[in-house]
Amino acid sequence: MSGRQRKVVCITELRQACRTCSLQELCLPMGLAAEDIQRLESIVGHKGPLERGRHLFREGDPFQSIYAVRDGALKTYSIDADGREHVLGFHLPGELLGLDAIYPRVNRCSAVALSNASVCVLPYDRLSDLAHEVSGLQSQIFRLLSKDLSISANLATDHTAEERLAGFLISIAARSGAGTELKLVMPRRDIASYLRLATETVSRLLARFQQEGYVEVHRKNLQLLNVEGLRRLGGSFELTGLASAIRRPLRG
Amino acid sequence: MSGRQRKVVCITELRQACRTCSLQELCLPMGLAAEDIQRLESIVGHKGPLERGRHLFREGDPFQSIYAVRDGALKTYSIDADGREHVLGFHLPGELLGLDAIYPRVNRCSAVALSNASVCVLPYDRLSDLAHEVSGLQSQIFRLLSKDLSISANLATDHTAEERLAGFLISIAARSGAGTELKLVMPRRDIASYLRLATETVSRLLARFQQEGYVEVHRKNLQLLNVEGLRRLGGSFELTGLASAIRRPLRG
DNA sequence: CGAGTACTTGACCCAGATCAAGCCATGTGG
DNA sequence: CCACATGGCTTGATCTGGGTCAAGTACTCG
Repeated sequence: MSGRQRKVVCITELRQACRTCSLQELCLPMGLAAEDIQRLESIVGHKGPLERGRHLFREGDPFQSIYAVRDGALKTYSIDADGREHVLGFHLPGELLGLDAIYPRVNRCSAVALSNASVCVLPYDRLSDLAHEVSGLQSQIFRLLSKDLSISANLATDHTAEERLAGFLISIAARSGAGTELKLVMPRRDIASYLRLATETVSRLLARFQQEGYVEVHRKNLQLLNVEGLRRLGGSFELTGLASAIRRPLRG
Repeated sequence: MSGRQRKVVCITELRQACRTCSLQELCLPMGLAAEDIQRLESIVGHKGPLERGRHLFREGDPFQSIYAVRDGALKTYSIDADGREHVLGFHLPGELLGLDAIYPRVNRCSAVALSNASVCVLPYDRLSDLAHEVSGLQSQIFRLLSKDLSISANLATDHTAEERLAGFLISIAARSGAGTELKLVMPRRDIASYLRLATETVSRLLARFQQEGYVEVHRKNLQLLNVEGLRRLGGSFELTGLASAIRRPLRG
């Protein structure tokens, strides 16, 4: 609503956001030539600041744009027939939202800010047109869609609560790129919903992980003390979509 | 290996396969002009017959092509660190396989024929090039990736065994497009793995569904007696990726 | 027709859900 | 600056859906 016109720097800042995280190759403008980035800049809009609790879009909205997080964090969720909320994903700086709406042309989930956030707005039709002309962009969109597919498929497999939570912590650490010290912006309830656990289970497991020396938790502040150990606990439960990326040391 | 050259009719036959199912809009060549279909034909290969139990590709293979099922059925699966198999999906005529390998450029799963099958081979680089030129093709690939994303995200949400199985039956019926009478080509063990249930649970539930008049099962043959009821049991658990498609009567 | 494999059915068990207090940080008004 | 409300978080006690183990049964194919 408010600052929808500061276009020139949006993609550039987005790249900046990607650089701070260890998974740079997941960034939309990754690998594009300077002039192509310029063209991408020319079609994107900017939205923000979006304060905590505000919605970026809602389930049922007609699909027009996908979004890239520049700053802050958002979650996507849907409400099922019984009125229960299911958290579908957390979106940190550099990551995309709204890809699952391309097919049905209607948003299948809602997106809300977990902290004050700002996003790039990528009008789908224009992005799609541009992807025709800029080869690297098309490939990158294919790759990003494909990546989300891997994550989601893995999330769908059968794992214990311990594996889920350990994998989740590793994933958040890798994606936030802040080394071993990180802030859990999302409440326990949302983590639980995302991992399909009860809030109490998340709480108990965090307590156990702490007791066993894997982490130090205090409220939203979390310090990883034994990343290798957590990774072992996580087993085959991976949420980054790229085994190799997570295998290299954090703070890459 | 064997008949890899009969190109001319492959895509055309693929469309045929799509027509027999009620979800035509999911077909790759959907909506393309005749001349574009011709161009698509020119890059695709053909592979088959692939007999039951034979692999189309294996986890770890370098990624080169995606595939479209022309005839028969396949499943994709991966083996986790503990050697346990996880079924990731079933692929019926008209559907694509291998999309999740685009990002990592390595196949993250294996694909095996559940019955004698034949597939179209779509070399990714060439497909990607062609998608630049043919606007409808790029969009369709975006849409298909997006659809798989929705399915996978939904599969990842939290549902009871009853909901899962009911949703699965509805989905298979809609996709195989054979009305209410259908054949479960995959063994119970695979259905169970896909839905993250024990084989015994699938067996018990099918018995219960029969007892309660929803279906008539005999081994691999299944007859849906009360589709509306099953849909109600399935609740919000949907595996077609498009609510509206499944809501319209089968045998569309 | 015998061996192997897929499926079914029953008995028991457990990871994690649910229910129920209590706790602790932050905010708000007096 | 304190009382006290509010909502997120933790911890304990109990319950249960569906997993596991075990023992058949019935196709299928050589």
